[in-house]
Amino acid sequence: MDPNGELVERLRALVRLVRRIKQEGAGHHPVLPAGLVTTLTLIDRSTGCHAKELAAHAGLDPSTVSRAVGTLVAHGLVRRRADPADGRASVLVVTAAGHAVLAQARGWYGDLLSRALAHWDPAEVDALTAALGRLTADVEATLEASR
Amino acid sequence: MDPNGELVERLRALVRLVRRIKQEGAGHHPVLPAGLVTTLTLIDRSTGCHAKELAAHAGLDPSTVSRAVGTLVAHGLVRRRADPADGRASVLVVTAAGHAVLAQARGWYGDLLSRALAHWDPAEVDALTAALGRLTADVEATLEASR
DNA sequence: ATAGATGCTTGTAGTAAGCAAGCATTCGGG
DNA sequence: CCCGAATGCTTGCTTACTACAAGCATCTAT
Repeated sequence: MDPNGELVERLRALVRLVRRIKQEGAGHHPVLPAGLVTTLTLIDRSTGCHAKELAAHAGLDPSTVSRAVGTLVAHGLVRRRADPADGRASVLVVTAAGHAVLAQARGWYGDLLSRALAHWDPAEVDALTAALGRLTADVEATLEASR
Repeated sequence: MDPNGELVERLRALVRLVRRIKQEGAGHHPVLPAGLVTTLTLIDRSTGCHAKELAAHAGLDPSTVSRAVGTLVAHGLVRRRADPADGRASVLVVTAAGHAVLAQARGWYGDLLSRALAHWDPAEVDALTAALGRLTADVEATLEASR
């Protein structure tokens, strides 16, 4: 049988789990529609970025990003500043409130993970992190190549 | 800084990637609304199961499972048989057509993964698979405990 | 025999996502 | 310099997936 079938099954289980975590977490920091934390994190990570870059990096449609950013702006977590070099584009910056929400979310997810990994050897965590990075990179490359 | 932050970031990237794969794959086997492959796999894995068990195993609401199964039945991929021991419940069985779709989907995802992991040491794949299993199990347990 | 529990379905609603179309701005020839 | 094409973003519409609440049919225990 397919030797990778097991891995696929684990990945499926992981996706299910992530969905449940997201749902559970939504109750604990109800400030934010939950799914936007990812977008907010991306904006924070590359400060002063354009929506276009967000879409490219996340693999999302520009329209989806546009709406997500709009919601974040409406919540006061992100500010749109006019790009002096291009009148069509906006530069996105996380506000203080946005950083607070980010810290809160990071805390919640971090706590959960810390407790879950309490009896893991740090080296094992690192190994898993590295392997996941390699996996996504390789799959991404394969996906690109086969298109 | 949080030592697990890196892992969280990798998991986020993985989830994004999975979404893209699902989207890409939807074009290649357009027979099935894509998201139902997971449910179909679960039914196949525990042949002759009740919807209740599916919901419990997937961590989904019974109503969600009910609709998913309904769609699968409408597509002729699953058959509902009356449970002789309980008139309220139905026993779910994957049909021949369902098995065909499953094989097709497994082939597509399997191919992608095989190509991506082409230059991985099988032991590394096994290690990743094991680590992922452990991770989901531990996080799941933590989630249960903290509720 | 009846009251409560259980298994499933249906009604309703919210989030996330894509495609197509449109608007405003910028850029590249003539 | 000006006009057509490209670009960055937004909006309208649709689809998928999910949960919660309510309801119906059946089972179980007293």
